[in-house]
Parts: sequence; structure tokens; C-alpha cells
Amino acid sequence: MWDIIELLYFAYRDFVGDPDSVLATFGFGRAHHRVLHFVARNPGLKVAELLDILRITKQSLARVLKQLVDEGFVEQREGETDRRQRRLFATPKGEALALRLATQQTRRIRRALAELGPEGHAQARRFLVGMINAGGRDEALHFVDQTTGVPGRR
Amino acid sequence: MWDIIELLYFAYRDFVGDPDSVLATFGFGRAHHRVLHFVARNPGLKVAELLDILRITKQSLARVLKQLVDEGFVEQREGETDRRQRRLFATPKGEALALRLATQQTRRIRRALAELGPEGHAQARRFLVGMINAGGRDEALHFVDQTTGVPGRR
DNA sequence: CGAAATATGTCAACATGGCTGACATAAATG
DNA sequence: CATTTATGTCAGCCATGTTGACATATTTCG
Repeated sequence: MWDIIELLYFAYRDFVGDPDSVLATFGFGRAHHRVLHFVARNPGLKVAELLDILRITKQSLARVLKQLVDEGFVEQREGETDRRQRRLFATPKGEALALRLATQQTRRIRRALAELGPEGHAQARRFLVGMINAGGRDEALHFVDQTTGVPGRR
Repeated sequence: MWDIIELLYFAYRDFVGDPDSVLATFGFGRAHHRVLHFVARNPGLKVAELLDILRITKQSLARVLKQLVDEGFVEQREGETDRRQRRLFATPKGEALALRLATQQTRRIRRALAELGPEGHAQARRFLVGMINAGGRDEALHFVDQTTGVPGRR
């Protein structure tokens, strides 16, 4: 198992490092990336849901979210049924960036899966799902699968 | 691929979260964990090698390493052939902690792999190796495999 | 041998992105 | 109308990353 522990470390390190240079040109960091990614993937996401995905505090989120909104990557709209809510949407500009960031990571994943044969994707997926806390697994999968707005086909 | 991006995020989040509570009781953070882990796995590691594994600066390393040394989890010994070197070793106390931290993560991994069938370990391993930068892959595998001192059997 | 390269340590200052606690506002709900 | 809910915000702290400059001991090389 020790090999998996270390490989997970190395793999994740390189994986999240992909977007760094692009992010830097916008003055953004990894925190911005995570927010933008999940907003782009889940149009109309509520702030509370985003907090729950990221498991950070309101204040930590506010810092990066404000920048994304101010610079026109994310847009907030009043909830249709509940006007207290600020539903979050990626703007076209935001979606373009999210797509660009994801593209590099996708390339890396595709390359890795290519070495695994036809069942690779399903296998990798099952492994990763199994690594998630049993409790939060359904919730995580909800965000992973039940996506109505993949960036690029809004 | 989007599902893998997100699952990797969730899986890694939970995976690295396992040791947090134990670390907190020692006043340590994740940075200490990483250092202790690689030292325990590679007895006699040179500082330069550790810097290369972690990809952090000398100053960042110094901060956490000093604490680990001061509190008796890691020990520095002069290199036998090159006396400029400070080879790093986990003390018995350090190895015990490393083992304890790894045990939780190992349990999680074992559980995830159990759902994959007999080839699970090899498959997960190949996937993760494929995710590592092609350039640094050999070097990473060097540390993953060529381990002379698994904590617990020193 | 003496100069240069190497391995490591250290100081000061700064950035990012977590955190807590307290408090504010508007809207929904009972 | 009182309470709860969704969100925002202020102030400050902490962990861990960064840069740049410089110090020390030791090895290596011309």
C-alpha cells in the first residue's frame, strides 16, 4: 500500500500543477481554479452547496469568489424561487477559462488511462470513488455525475 | 474525463484528511507528515533529495524539519563519505508515528482496492504512475520502490 | 595549496489560502 | 411578528508556500 500512498502524492502534485502557469497569468491561484471549476460544472450552484463541496469556510470562499466575480468570470443571480440565494454561474469568459484549465488535466488523464486498456476509465473511477469517505460518497457523485452544464456546451 | 478530475479531488481530499486529527495532537500539520513519511521510507535521505521529492524550498523544509528534529522524530547524521551532508533518519518514535499515520491511509486504500478485484492494485498503480509527469516518473518510482527501510521493519 | 563548487543552514520579508468569532442584512417561514 | 435561513463582511490569526541574500563547512579541481 505504501506505493499507492506515494504515487497518489506524486500524481496529485503533478495533476494540480498543470494549470498553475495559466492561472498565474490571470493572477489566480488553485483556490480560484477549484471554485471556477465547480461553478462551471454546476450552473446555478448555491453558495452553500459550493461551501459543502470545498469544505472551506464562507470567508475563505468569499475572498476568491469576489475576485472571480469582479473580474467577470463568475456571475451571481438571485434565486428564482428564493431571493436570498445567489446562484452562481460561469460567464462565457469563465467557461472558456475553466475549459482551458481542464483541457490540460484531461490530456494527462487520457494519457494515463490509455495505458490501462479498455476498462481503464471504469477501473480508475471505481478506485477513486472507493477512496472517498463512505459517508460523502453519494453527495460527491451527485456533483460528479448529475451535471447539467459541462463547460463548452452551455 | 471530468469525472476523474473531480473524483481525484474528492479522493485526495479525504485521503490526506485521514491523518489530520492524529497530527493535530502532536501540533503537526500536513507538511510535517510529508517530511516524516519520506524520511521514514528512505532512511539516510539527503536533504537535497528530500527537497527534490517535495518540490519546496529549503526554507519551507527547514521550518518543519527543525520541529521534527527538535521533538525527536527525525535525526540528522553526518554523511559517512561526505561530511557536509546531513543524512536524515526517523527515530523509533518517528517511525512509530509514520506507521500510525500510514495505517489509516492504508486502510482506506485497501478498502478501495478490494472493490476492484485481484488486479486492482496493479491497475491503480499503473493509473497513478501514468498521471505523473513523464519526466519525473523514473525518479518518483525510485523513491517508491527502492525502499530499504519500510517503517516498522527497520 | 588555494580557488571554486557543493551541501546545508539561516535571516527577513512577503503571499496564499486556510481558520475563528462576531456581527449585519434580507428574505422566507411558521 | 418572531425566528430561521442564506449570504456577506470585518478583523485578525495560522500554516505553509515564496524570494533573495548571506554564512559555514567541506569537497573537488586546476
